[in-house]
Amino acid sequence: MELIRIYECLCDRTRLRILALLSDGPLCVCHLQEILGEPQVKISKHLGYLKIRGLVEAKREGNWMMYQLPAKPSRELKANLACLQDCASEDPSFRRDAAKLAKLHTRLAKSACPCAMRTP
Amino acid sequence: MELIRIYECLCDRTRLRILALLSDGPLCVCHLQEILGEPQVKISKHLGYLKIRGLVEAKREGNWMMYQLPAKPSRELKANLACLQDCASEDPSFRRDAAKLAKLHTRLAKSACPCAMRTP
DNA sequence: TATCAATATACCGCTTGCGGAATATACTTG
DNA sequence: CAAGTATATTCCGCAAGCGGTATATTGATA
Repeated sequence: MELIRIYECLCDRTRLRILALLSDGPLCVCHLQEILGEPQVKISKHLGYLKIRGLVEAKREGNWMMYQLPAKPSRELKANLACLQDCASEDPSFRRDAAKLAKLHTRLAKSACPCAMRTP
Repeated sequence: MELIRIYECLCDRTRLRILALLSDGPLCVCHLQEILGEPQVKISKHLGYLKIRGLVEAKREGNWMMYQLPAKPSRELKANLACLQDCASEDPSFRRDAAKLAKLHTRLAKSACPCAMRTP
């Protein structure tokens, strides 16, 4: 039952925040770190957890690792991510993260990090 | 963040099965036990877990404890239960449980258990 | 090649969750 | 009140998750 795997990923606050941010587009670890205000090791470990369970995909771009939601999510995953987005859009703490992300993007044009080159 | 509490409840197989069954109407412990084929203590403990976190409500009826989904679920809970139902309807193992429940109901007319008196 | 930046991994201690066995509780019925 | 039925709780051992510190890896660059 793949559903369980999905819910296991969703029952940690940091992972929820990561997934909510990624639904807006790919991000590198250091920007997740900056937005979430959490130590690098914590972010990295949660990303590893998500990756093993297929909730995110990673590809290296030079020094940076870019993380994104799966290109071809299963039906269950798609449904649950949509549900999460729906819930997150009403929640102040998720909205704060989203606002930080938006600010980051306006500032990112000058950066060398591939996050800057995304198409929002 | 109440969302976490919800997902904590959803990341166990037995609890998922219970919730999926309850979305079809209230049930007593012994019938959950019968349908799921799990020992009483296991069912009861998971129901306790769900109850503490507000995913189910319980009321006693004579010897039986009737469990049901919350009468007034939060927005988040409603969304996630709907999502679960959607996923469960496609999953063979959940459908087996649902089939057992249906059979149980046709048989239940003679029983004294209040499950028999539900309005499906 | 030495160094640096970005990220991942190993290890540790702590907490939580899970299943099972045994026991307790609550209600019903004789 | 005694016995039975349905359910809950306690205790135990084990596995998994989490956060932090320290360290390793990988690729870029001087």
